[in-house]
Amino acid sequence: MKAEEHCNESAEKTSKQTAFCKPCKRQWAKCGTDPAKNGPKSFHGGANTSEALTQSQDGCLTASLTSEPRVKDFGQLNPDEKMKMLETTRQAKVLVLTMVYRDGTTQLDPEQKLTLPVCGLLVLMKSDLSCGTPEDSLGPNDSLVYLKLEHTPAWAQQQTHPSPELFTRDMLLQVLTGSQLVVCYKAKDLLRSVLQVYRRELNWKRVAGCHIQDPQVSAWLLDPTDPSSCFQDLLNKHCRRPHTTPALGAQKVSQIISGLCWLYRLNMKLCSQLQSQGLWKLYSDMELNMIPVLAAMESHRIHVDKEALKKTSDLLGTKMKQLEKEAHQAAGQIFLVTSSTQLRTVLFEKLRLHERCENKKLPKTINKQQQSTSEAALLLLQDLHPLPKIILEYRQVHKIKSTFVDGILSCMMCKNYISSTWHQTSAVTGRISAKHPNFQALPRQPLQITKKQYVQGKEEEVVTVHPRAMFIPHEGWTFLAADFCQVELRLLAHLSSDPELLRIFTSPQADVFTMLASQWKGVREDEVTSEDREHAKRIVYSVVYGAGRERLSGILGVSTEQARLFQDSFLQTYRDVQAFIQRTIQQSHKQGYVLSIMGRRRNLPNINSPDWSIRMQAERQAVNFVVQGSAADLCKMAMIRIFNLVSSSSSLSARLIAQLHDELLYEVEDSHLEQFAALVKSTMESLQRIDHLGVHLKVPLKVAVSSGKSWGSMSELNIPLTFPSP
DNA sequence: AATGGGACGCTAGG
DNA sequence: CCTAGCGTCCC
Repeated sequence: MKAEEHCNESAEKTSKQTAFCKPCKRQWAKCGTDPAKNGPKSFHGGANTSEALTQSQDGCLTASLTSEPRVKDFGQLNPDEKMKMLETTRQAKVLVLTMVYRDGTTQLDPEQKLTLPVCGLLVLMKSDLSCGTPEDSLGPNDSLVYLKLEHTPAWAQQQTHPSPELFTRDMLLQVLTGSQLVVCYKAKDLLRSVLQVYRRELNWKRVAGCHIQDPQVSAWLLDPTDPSSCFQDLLNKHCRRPHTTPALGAQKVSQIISGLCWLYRLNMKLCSQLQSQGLWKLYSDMELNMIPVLAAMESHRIHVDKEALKKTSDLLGTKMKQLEKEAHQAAGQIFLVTSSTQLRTVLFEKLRLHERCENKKLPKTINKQQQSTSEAALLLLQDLHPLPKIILEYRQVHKIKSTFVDGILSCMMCKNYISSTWHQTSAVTGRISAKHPNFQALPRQPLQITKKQYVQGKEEEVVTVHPRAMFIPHEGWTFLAADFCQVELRLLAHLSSDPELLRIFTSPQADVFTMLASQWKGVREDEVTSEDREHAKRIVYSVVYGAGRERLSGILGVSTEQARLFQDSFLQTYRDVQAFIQRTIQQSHKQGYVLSIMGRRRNLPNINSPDWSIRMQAERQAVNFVVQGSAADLCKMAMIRIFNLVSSSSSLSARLIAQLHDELLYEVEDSHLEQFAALVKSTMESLQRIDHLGVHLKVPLKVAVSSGKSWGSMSELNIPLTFPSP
């Protein structure tokens, strides 16, 4: 390390200033306003005014923190002391961390607004592991350091020194990637913030190796059903800690420090439970490695064609007005088209359409057992009246506009890029989920809009609207998608060892669902219609998902009797699949939980419920979990493997954009495309065997790769086989 | 007289 | 089966 790199006098001074309670006066006139009166902010975060209002509070907490005798302010140390501090950090046995936000809260506080501006990081360094000291006080050899962590405004960044502070950066790296035990509640948020603040001077690859223990993750692994909300809840559940009340100033600081001590104890408690439940490997080898992967994903900016989105929004708005008018005409009255209640009144009380189709069973709403107006219901009614078709089209357009056009626009605010938030612990099955926007739910198929034109010459114009096409790679880069083909079905074959199902996947060429349809309908493969194939696909997944006949008939558009026949004949053809389902249910009854292929666990407290429907639901959850959870395991392992390969290579640069459960989307430099595609494909397919986790699938995995200059126009990529020639 | 939270309905994805 | 998200409706 070079000393001169760190000796930045002017940066020191600015940091000194912001550390105290001054900075808002000049820039922000409304400093005295009570921040509490200014209601909750939307997730899109800070308009300038909201930052101004919280500023005063922040300065005070920072001041209280750094004036607390036990806390050393890293920014205030001279270069010599900083070097010593780096050494102390290296020597420490345990580091316990929390971010401190500008509004005076920390990661240990209950409510967390999204994209909260961060101001620093408090580190508790423990030099011995003894728990002999009282639970919430420091040991004799423990010390506390405060690290400033703030976005430098763009205007200040351009002048003279581009970096916030390189010494602090290196201290952070020491803290985050050290070999000792590091504990942080919501570690992903910390990593993302660090990557954002040091966007220019810290490559995302640097956080790849870091292994930060996170009680939110461990608690979730122990019981994914528990809505593992905040730190306090976890303490109440796993430790016995007196309830704390919100405090201010010096008292608040003591509370934070004691919070860190408790965080350490909580972590130890959860770790020992993970070990005794056989979840340690999964935690350490998979879930902890996911944290830097997700942090890097969140810190990446995905470029979006904002202008095109705005145009589309207007277009869809016009289309909706047209359809609304048509709906009113067809109904013979004005009503709120978006309201299912009002639509129900029109369809079933005014028009009495249900009386004209007594041969078909119209679906009911789940909770109140009323006539449903869902897609399945409207499809059954569409030949009786023009209204259902109009509503169906209206709903399609409305969904696209509200969620995927306006919704994404509102995630962009003043920017022309987005970054989703990825959640590791919000799905019981072990899958990850995305928010703001939900990248995993963007429509796969484009929507055709016929635009009425009142221009002489042409009558109609057809426009296609495709939200995925709005996502554009950076200049000189390309999107690459890698899709695990039929993972869940392959896993079903593996889990059941059904010989017929296995055979389908061992013969490499053919289309799986075509083969399936031919096997099950008893016709030659070239006689399988596309309808048969589609049916086969839906039956398979309804079996996996445990859907009943009712649901299947709705999806398939056939009678429940027909759906039952389809399902039965499938289970007759693949006897061992049925055996697997029964085995799984039996096992869940016996032990009260089920396990995925990598040992992920789901407790099923209702599995022995006296209530039939509740018990049945738990049984479906059991079967579904084993398949869906195992697929999640594989996909997450793929993300980790590829992430580690890229970050330990000096030549690779591809970045993960999104995970769509069985598909990974990357942004790759144009010139690296083919090489990276081959690497991704072979890495993913190699997951058939994961020795250290005891995974050895009886079926091969197949990965399809495609690429494109927008997410809406991806085309299949042919990768030469990567077998080394003998 | 608003208004914000919760229940419900629907639908995009897997 | 399990997500997120948008929309009513009612208290």
